Amino acid sequence: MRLATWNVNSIRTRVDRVLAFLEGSGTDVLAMQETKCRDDQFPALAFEAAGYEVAHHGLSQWNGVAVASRVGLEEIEIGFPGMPTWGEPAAAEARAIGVTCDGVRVWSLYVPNGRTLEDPHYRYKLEWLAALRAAAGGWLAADPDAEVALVGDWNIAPLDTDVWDMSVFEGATHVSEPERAAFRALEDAGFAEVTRTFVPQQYTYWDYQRLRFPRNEGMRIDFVHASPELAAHVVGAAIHRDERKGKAPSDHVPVVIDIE
DNA sequence: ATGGTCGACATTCGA
Repeated sequence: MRLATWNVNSIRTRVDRVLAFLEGSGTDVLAMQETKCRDDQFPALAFEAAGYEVAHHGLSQWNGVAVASRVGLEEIEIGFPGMPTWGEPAAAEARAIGVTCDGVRVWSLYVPNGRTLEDPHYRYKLEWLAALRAAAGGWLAADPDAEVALVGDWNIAPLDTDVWDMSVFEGATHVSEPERAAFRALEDAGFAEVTRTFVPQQYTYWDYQRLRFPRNEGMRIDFVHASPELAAHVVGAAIHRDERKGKAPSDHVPVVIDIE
């Protein structure tokens, strides 16, 4: 099975590019983030015409997560147990959807941005990650042999080499130690990030602003965490940098793993 | 010299 994750930054703007990627890359299961639409606005018919079932969760123009699959799609779950809320009145955001595709439990995740270290959104981000770790640890405790993939836009650059210039990120989110610790804590829960061994150095995101892509000033913030049983069957990974090129690209590119 | 964006929606916010 070929599994990919991609922050598409509006599915309505990007649907043609996403379908072209699915066709060209041989991807069986695609987790998407930042669809930026409600369920009734999602272009489901276009995916179905291409042979993919889709589960989408979107509440407004913000966030929105989905999974498209041509190898089955079952047990749709909106949000994970204990997922923190945001806003006034407090409400769950559309940042997590879980589905089972050919025996693999796939979670499409859009981790809160954090905005700044002083912003309440930053604390929300850390709480969100801690709750995810607790939930995911619980899934593995219940079934140590489960094949689980936690994929998406983590909004964390775990290593200094995951940004083009650390001096630009002094006092910024995405690189702070608490965020990196929260990312590593998934390992304590039994998960392993499985793309870096196959792709040691490659960004997954380049800001639209300030010619970041032409200058290759990017960030690696999109990752795949795999449970032990799944990690044992991952035989390859790729980051499709070329998807940042051409007409109307997303600011993120697809991250792909191959499961044997 | 030094800034250069994009998307949804409403004329601003989020990234």
